Order: sequence, then C-alpha cells, then structure tokens
Amino acid sequence: MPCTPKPSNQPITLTKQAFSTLLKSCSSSQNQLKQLHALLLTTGLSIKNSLITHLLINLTLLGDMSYARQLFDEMHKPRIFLWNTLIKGYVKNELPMEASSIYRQMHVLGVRPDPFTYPFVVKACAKLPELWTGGAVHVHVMKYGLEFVSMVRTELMIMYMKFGELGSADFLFQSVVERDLVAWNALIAACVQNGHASKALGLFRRMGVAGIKPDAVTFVSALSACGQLGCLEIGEEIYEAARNEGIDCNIIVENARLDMYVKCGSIDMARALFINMPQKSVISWSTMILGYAINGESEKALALFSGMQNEGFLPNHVTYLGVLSACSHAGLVNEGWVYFGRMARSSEKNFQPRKEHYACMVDLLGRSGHLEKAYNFIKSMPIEPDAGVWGALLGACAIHHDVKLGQHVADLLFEVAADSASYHVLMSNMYAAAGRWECVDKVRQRMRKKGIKKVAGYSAVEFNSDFHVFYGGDRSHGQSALIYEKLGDLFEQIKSMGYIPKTGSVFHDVETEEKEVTVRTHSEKLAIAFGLINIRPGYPIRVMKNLRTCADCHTFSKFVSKVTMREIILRDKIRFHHFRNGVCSCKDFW
DNA sequence: TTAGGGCAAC
Repeated sequence: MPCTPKPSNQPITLTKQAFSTLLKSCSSSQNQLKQLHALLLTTGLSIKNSLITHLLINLTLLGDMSYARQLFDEMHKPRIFLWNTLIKGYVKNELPMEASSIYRQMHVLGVRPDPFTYPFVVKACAKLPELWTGGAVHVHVMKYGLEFVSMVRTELMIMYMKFGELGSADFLFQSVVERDLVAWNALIAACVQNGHASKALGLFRRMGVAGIKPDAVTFVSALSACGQLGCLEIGEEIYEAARNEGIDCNIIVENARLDMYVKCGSIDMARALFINMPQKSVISWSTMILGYAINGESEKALALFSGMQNEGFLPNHVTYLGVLSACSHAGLVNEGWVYFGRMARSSEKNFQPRKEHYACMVDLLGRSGHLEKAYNFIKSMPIEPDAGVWGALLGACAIHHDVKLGQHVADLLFEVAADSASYHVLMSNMYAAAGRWECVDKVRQRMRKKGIKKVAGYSAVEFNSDFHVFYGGDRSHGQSALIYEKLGDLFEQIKSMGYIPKTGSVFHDVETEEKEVTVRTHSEKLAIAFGLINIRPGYPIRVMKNLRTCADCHTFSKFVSKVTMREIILRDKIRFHHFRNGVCSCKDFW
C-alpha cells in the first residue's frame, strides 16, 4: 500500500488504529515516517507505546539513528523493550560506541535488563576496540543470572574469540547449554573470521557428534576454514558431504568453494568451477580475479576483469583490489596507474580508492624500484595513510636496500603501529641486508623492551586428510630421520646442478629462521622433503607457509622441482609460487 | 504486549 500522509494543516480525523496501520505500511521511507510522526504530534492523541515502538523499529531499520534517538529521549520511562530496540538499532547500524553508551545509561538509571538485552549489548562490546567494556558487561550478565541464556553465551564466546581470548571462549563452551543450529553456525563463523580455522573445523565435527545437522551456512564457513588452512582434500570431502546430505549448494556455497580452490593454489580446479557455475555474482568474479593474481597469472586476471564488464557485471572495490594486486605481482606499473586512475576519476563514492588500494599502488611502485614516487604518492593521498600503506613502502625499502628512506618510513610507521611484530622484523631484515648489525640489535632490544614476540614461521603439508606442520629445525615429526636423509640427498643432487646456498639472505619475514645454520632446515624445506617422501608421484606438493619465504628456499624449490620432476606449490603469506621444472610462476619477482 | 542470533571475495 502506498502511503501519502496528508498535509498537517488539514483537519485531522485519524484514529490511533489508522496511525498504526499507516506506520506499518510506510516502513520504507524516512520522510514519510517523519511526516507521520509530525502529524501524530498535532493530533493530541495520547501516543501509545506501541505506535512509538513501530516508529522506532522502522527508523532503526532505515538507519536514521539520530531521529530514533530523539524520539527515544522524548519518552518518559521507556520500557525495556524500547531500550533493547535502540541498542539493537545502534549495533545493526555499526555504532557500537553509542550502543554501549545507551547500555551504560540504562545501567545508571537502574533499568533492569531482560534476556533480550544482552545478546546485542555483548555484540556491541565485541565491536569495540578494547575488551574492557565487554568484561564488565559479562559481570553484569552474571549478576542478573543471565549467563545461561543460550544466545547471551554464544555472543560472549564470539566476543572473547574476537579478542583472542580463546581460553575464556572455551570455558563458556564447556559448560553445556543447549545450542541450536544458528548458535553453532555463529560460533563456527566467528572462529573462521578471527583466523582460528582449525578450531572452526573442530567445532564443525563436534556439531555432527552433538547431533545437529549442518546447513548451507555451516558448510560455507567450513569451506572457508579449509581455504584458510589450505587443506584441499578436507575441503573436497566437506563439499561432497554437503552434496550427499542434500544441502542446497547455492551461489554462496559455490563461491566459498571457489575461494577454497584459489586459496589452496588449485587454480585449475578454480577455473573449471568458475566456468561451470550456473550463476555468478560480483563476488565470484572478484574471487577468480584475485585468484589469478596471487597465483601469478596476471594477464588472465586482467582479461577476466574486461570479461566481467562485457557480461554486464559492475566491479566493486574488492574487484579493483584484485586488479591492482595482479599489476603489483607482475610489476605492471603503467597498467596499475590506468586502473587506479579509473577508480579515482569515478564519480561514484563506492569506487573511490580506499587505503588498501593505496597500499597496493605503493607496493607496485615500490617493488618496481620507484621508491621516491611511492613516497610522494603517499604524501599526496587525500586520506590518512595507515600502517598497511607505510608497511608496503618499508617492504620495498627492504627489497631495494634503501636504508635511509626505510628509517624515515619506519619512524612514521611506528606512530600508527608501534607494537607490530612483523614490521619490526621487516625493519630488522632491512638492516641485516645492508649489514647494519648495530641497527639490527637496536630493533631487537626495542622488541624485547616492548615485549613484542616474533611469530614463529611454520610450513604445513596436507597428506591423507591430515595436516603435518613443520617448524624450522623441527625434529618432532615421526618421519624426521627419513626427512633429514631426503633433505641431505636433495642438497647433494642440486649442488651438482649449480645450487649455491644463500645463507645470508634475509630480506623477508624469515623471523626465527634467520640464522645461517638454520637455513638448511627452514620449515618449507622440511615440508617439501616430507611431501616428496609421502605424496604419490604425479601429484603436486602443496606447502602452506604462514610467513614470507626466503630467497634461499625459493631457489632450493626451483632446483628441487627440476631434479625430482615434481610440481611444488608454495603458498606464503601473500602469494603463491608454482615451481615447475626449475622455474617459478612468479618469474622471481616477489 | 510487541521482540532476538549464523554464510562467500578484501
């Protein structure tokens, strides 16, 4: 029903009933709601809470929180339901600070919360920068005896996961409450979103044991977890399970599967799926474009970008991220400028370059050796550069040994990211590469003083649906003796082919593995040896590394791929390297 | 006298 309120100067004869009906029918327009509210005030009718409630709900749905707040503030002793509605509105409109401040006000006034209050209050706390408020709210939850309300518990767990407090999340999980499908899905999704992929898969299995049947939403998160871990076999099994259980594998499931193939470096499987997808969305296209980009097939990424526009799909800011990173990984500086310029010239707000796009451009310029240009580019930014932008330039300074600029960049970087372990390591590597050992020591001291811990580098290989993880110099694996023997043989073979160990090369995030003696037993070398021993001939060896790989391991992998006639696919922190017959897909530009 | 939660590309 269209809703056209009469001008307020006409005689009013509307009843409360009529207002109620009108309110329900004009929930889609802010102006109509405002006019109706004004009209309502002129009638002198005593406004029932139910009318205000409708109004408030509709305003929060439309996102007009300031008007909703105004309405709320005019009320005398609003009921708990209205407090809940307002808090929910703030959370849904991404205003967690306001939500928590309303809750505080409620608390100060002594308004008693009900079981519906806390799910949203806790959700708001999870979106705040600090856990502090959330912790205090948890205490209130217990005070009111609401900690066994299933949804409150789920939201608390999600909050603790978000802040990396897995222990607290587990503690809440252990004390049994009834969990329905949505609660399981919320939990699993929270694990995936906060980088706890193996925990997510653990929960996925427990859910089956608990007798809850997963649905499409669950499978999407599970597939996403497999992508994060890089476990292709397990991902395939999970997708099969979904098919067998008669799950409707909609476009979201297929996109998650596509992303999994991409993140496992299985670009051929991704391509095959993409071509055969009955339905595609901008997310499918963006996933595939980024997939080509990080797998070193930049031309295909750019061709696909034209293809999607020819088919009438409108790229968004994520699509452009894929396009720019395709240029970046291939050193296509001119092309990068063209695409970036296309974004910047666009009149649409959604198309304006964001910080990530600037970081991509800085990476492209810097990596190609245009350090000054990259620096001036940052200086010309219309938005404030963040750590990602400065970090990209610092990385470039490390590659091109520009210690002077690097030092300056590091000073600026540490203003915005003082406690970042990886930027400290990057800086230390830059000094090491330049032989500035006294500066290396200074960075290390600073890290010790600030209690910044390095992330330990590891490499993982999937075999027989199991995940085998190796650290540098690791001897804890059951096959260690065999692995080291194999590694020794490989060194013999490739040395005769011209391999010279680059023991001093620490240009990248090699972190704990940077000492000369340990270069021989870097985690990726152990993982490759393990793969050669166990994985059937003809199948590629897929290694997933959490940090960037070092130059020596890169050279080693090239030689090994030649001497063993095996394909080695190495995923590092930011891209894939496909080694075939002594050549890497990155063309040694990385 | 009302009402609550989960999913895909960065």
